Amino acid sequence: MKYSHKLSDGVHILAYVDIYQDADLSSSAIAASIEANPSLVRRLMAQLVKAGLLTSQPGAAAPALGRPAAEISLLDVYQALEGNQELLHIDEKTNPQCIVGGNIQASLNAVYAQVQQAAEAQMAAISLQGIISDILQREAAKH
Amino acid sequence: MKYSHKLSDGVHILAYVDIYQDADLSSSAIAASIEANPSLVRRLMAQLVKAGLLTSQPGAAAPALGRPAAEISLLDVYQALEGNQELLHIDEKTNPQCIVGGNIQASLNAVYAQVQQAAEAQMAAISLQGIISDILQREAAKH
DNA sequence: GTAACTTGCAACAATTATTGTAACAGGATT
DNA sequence: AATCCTGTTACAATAATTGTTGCAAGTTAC
Repeated sequence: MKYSHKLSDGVHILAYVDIYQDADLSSSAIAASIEANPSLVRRLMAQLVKAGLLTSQPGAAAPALGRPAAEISLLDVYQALEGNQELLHIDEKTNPQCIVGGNIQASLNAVYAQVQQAAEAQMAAISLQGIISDILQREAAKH
Repeated sequence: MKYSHKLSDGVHILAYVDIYQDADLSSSAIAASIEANPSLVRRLMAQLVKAGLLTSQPGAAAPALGRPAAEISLLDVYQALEGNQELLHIDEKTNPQCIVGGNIQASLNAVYAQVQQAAEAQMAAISLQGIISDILQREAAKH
């Protein structure tokens, strides 16, 4: 398959909205920064709005963060965009008549849940504000 | 894309080799348990052999664990099969002339590395032996 | 109030990483 | 010698992604 960039692009959108809040915030302006197309941006924005991380107005290019960047975690963005998507994937087609095939799905489910939880705990510890600060710092260091 | 089952199938193979060590261990017998094809099994086994987690002999159906199951972690299997594959993916095509597009890749790289590390630490804490024991326990509970 | 822009949404094509299939050289076993 | 196996390769099929296009409906400015 193609690897998903949704999380990266979602963070990109939120950071863009915050940093360029007084400039053009149309989906095509944001798309130009992501080097993607406006439709993809609008698709992602719709999910972010649904999750309360972003507000928007139909017809007007006026998106804004749904709450302060310090109160948005990477986990929030992840769950908004890939919420039903686990990091590791069970093989759901194994032979139930075999000791291994008949039980490994349950075993791995438990194990993968632990890994997922560890990853999500780390994501929860990272805030959008932290990422934005890092971006601005890197930009400042260029000059 | 299609989601990768390599890790699940790799664990499946190793558990199968350990549990059925006195039975038929040909790639087609294992493939029947995974409900996959022998070629895929051989491909994965080749990578496991390369990583030292499995031994095998060309021409003879006699694979065996490369070291005791207690000394093989989920992380070992993960690195053997998806070692160059991160869990989260940067969007590598962003506009370098934008403050966000020009810096977010580096920022997210650092952040994703933290998440990866948290997940891998959890994987390191899970042993193949633990998974095998769990499989056998679930099987015993059926009767 | 109309023209020019926007969002929100949906359908379909293109892309890309995966797994499936088939073939074959060479080793092992009987 | 016959049969089965592994290891490897090439190519097809599958599946999830992003790209593209189109359009109804909201917004803004003149």
